[in-house]
Order: sequence, then C-alpha cells, then structure tokens
Amino acid sequence: MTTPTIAQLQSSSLTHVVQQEIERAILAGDFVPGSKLNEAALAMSLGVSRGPVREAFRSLEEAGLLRTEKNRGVFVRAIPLDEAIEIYDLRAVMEELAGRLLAQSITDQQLNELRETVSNMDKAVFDKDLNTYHKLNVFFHERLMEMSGNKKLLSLYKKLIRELSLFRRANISQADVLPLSASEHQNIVKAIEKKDPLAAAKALFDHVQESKERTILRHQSSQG
Amino acid sequence: MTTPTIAQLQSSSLTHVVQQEIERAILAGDFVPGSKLNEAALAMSLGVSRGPVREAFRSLEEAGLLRTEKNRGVFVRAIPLDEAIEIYDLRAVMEELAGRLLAQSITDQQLNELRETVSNMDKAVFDKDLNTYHKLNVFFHERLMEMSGNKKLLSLYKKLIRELSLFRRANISQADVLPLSASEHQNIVKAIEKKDPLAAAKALFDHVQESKERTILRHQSSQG
DNA sequence: TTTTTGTAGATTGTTGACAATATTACATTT
DNA sequence: AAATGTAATATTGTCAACAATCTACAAAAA
Repeated sequence: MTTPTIAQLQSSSLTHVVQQEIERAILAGDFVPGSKLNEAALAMSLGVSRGPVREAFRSLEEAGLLRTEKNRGVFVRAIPLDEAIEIYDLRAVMEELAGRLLAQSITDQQLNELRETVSNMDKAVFDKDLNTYHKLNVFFHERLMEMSGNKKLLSLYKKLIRELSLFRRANISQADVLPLSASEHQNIVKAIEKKDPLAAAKALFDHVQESKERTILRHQSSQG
Repeated sequence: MTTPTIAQLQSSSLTHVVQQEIERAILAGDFVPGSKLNEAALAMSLGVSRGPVREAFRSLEEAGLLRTEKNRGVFVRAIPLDEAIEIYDLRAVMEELAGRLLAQSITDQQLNELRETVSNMDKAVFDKDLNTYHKLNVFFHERLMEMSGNKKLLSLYKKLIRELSLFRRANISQADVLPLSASEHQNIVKAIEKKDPLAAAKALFDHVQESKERTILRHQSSQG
C-alpha cells in the first residue's frame, strides 16, 4: 500500500497540468468569455497530445468554465446578468451560513487576522488603490469561508466565484463605492467579534446583497 | 434497445452516454462507494474505446462522484459522516433561499402541485410504503428548487443530493420517522401558501436540520 | 443580386497502439 | 513462517492515425 505523501510527490498528470493552465488563462483574461478553444492548437502550444486536452475540457465543462457544442468545439462560457444575480443570491446565503458558524467558533487569532485584513482594506480605500482593495476583498471572503470549517461550503464558494469572474463586469470596482463596501466589512467583523451568530449572518447577507445591487446598477448604466 | 433519435445523436457524444451510464450505476448502487472502476473493462462492457471512458471519468471526478489516484485508477467516492453533515448544512440554507423566493412567486397551479405531492406522501405514510415515500420526498424538494426560479440553485442542489447518495445510510428511511417528516412537509406548504417568505424559509431550514439530526442519530445507532 | 449547391479544408470524435507505472505471483533468504 | 527481491502480468497515461462532421468559399441556378 502506497502512502498519500508519496502520491503527492509524484508529478501531476498532463491532464491536470493542462486543466490548471486553461483555468489560469481564463481567470487572467487571456481566454475571454465566448471565445472558442482549438483542441489541436492548444495541445500543440502546451506540448501535449489532444487526449489530455480533451480530458481537461471535460473537467472544466463540469466546473462551469467551458461549454461544449458537439462537433463544433468548446467555448469559454459567458455568464449573463440573470445568472450572475442567481449566483449572488446563492452566495448571500452561503456567506450567511459562514457568518453564523464562524461567530460561534472563531478564535482570537482568527479574529486578529480578519481585523488586520479589514484594516488593510481601509488603507487601500484611503490610497484609492483599487487593485489592492480587490485582492484583499477576495481574500477576506475566502478566508471567512475557510474559517467556517465547512470544507464543502468553501469549495462550492470558490467554484461560484470562479464562475462569477466570467461575468464581464464583476471585477471592475469603482472608486466611489469603496468606502461603502469597506464599512460593510467592518460591520461584519464587529458582529463576529461579538460572537453574535444572527448579527454576523445578517451583516454578511446584507453585504452580498449590496454587492449584487451595485453590480446590477453598474451593468445597467454601462448598457445604456 | 430503442434506436436513438436524431436529436439524441446530435446532443450526446459517447463520452456523455458513458457518463450518464456510470452515474446511473453509481446512484443505483451497482457501483458501491470505495470500489475501483476498471477503464478497459468498463469500455469493453459499454462497447466503446477507453477515450470516452476517461473523459467521462474526468467529468464525474469534477462532479464529486469519483476520485482519481494517479496511475492507480478511479474509485467511487465514499462520503464520510463529517462531509454529509456539511452538505446538510449547505442544503438547509439553499432550501431556505428557495422557500423565501417561492413564497413570493408561487402560482396557484404550482401550489396545487405541491399540495398533491404532499397528499400523496401522507398516503404513502398511511400505507407504510417507504419506497414511494422516498421517491415523492426527492421529487418534492427538487420541484421546490425548480419552482424557485433560480437555475443555479437547482443545479447545485442536484449536485449535492447526488453526492449525498454516496453517504451509505442517507437513503435508508425508517418507518417510524415518516409521520414526523410528513408533517414537516405540510408545514412547508402551509407557509408557502400564506405567501410568507420568512415562515417558508424557516420551515424548510428546520426540516433539513431535522433530517440532518435524524441521519446522525441513525448513523450513531448503526455504528454501535 | 440573391440563394442554393457542391467541394476542399479544417476541426472534432473515436479508436488502437505503445510507454510508463503499479500489481501480482513466486522464488529466495532470513 | 515471514520478509524480501524479482520477473510476469495487468492497468493506467499518452500519443498518433483514422473517421465523422462542420465551415468556408466558389460555382451554378433562381
């Protein structure tokens, strides 16, 4: 019987490497939503045969990042506003759950980490540093999910966030709403440090709903 | 064996057919959790080559029904109690969301359908017909999710339920708890027909929590 | 001009072969 | 008898070729 540590040391399969690379390219915006991925070209550029590429396609299709049209190929999925709203509603109840769990289980060390992250976000607001704020924001919520202790919650949350990144305007923050968003994060931490499950749940739920509303407004104003 | 229609041939690749078949076999219990699936043997029995089988494996791996060990093969995943509990907690907030949405949007026709389903469940309880009750129960909740109108919610819910079926004792209902479960369903429909979002959300949340508790108890008593 | 039809090229779907790795069977040593 | 090393077998990982289908574009018909 082989030990898990040895199995981890072994190099990943080509399929897995290809999958990671395509995922990275999509999230980095190298492959834009709606565009078609050519199997042979992709295989060639990665230095592998079409087999592993096709297997990676199937994984990413199931993960919601690609869609397949039989005999026509695979395309980077584009998320319409309707679906983005659905994801926000789902995310709201998931963060609500995380807040409820975390308010009951959080340690002083974890609390300090959250406080520091929020503090850094405030600084980014003051500096009008959109990029840093965005990164800290992503980190804050993901860390919250992780701290909740529900691993399934974390993995589903990550999956939804990945999909949401295919909604073209999701990541475009605007400087004027940063103070609003930042104060909501402060409220979240306050509720958690009071060990108040209902307040924490509500603060997180409300925050996601506000994010949703801001996204809808931004989308409408950009559509004309 | 029936001949596939044109539409089926156009929409289903061999990979898709193989995927459906493996999924069916897992859910039917033909492939039990923990067991290993042999690529070549499976391909042979389905009359296809190993390529489509491997692609189906990648899909089902991402879907959470299989796990892969490099160079050792794929295995039907087994869900431990810890993870089953996590899934129940997630399910609770998802059904809560569905109830909240549905109480605001339900039509008379939809309401009648739910009433009829619950009525049939009561009959199954009276008849002590565990099998029928189980089927109606699955249908009731899935229909609820569908009626909520949030397609993402529905698809994630289905995914979680599929995974939960890999928790070996999940589907073993016991006759003595049927009346309890049935009355909870009545409460759910009552709250929805009052168009009371909070009450509907609470009824569904509580119902899933009760189901979780019953599952834990059943698991503990069977473990000794 | 617009539409239809037919062909050549490109792309995906599927397969079987070969290479790399793991498992098994069995002999050998302790 | 248990443990260890080794050859034989089985299984997975990867690749390249072939078949089926789609796409682009030119020629013919309306």
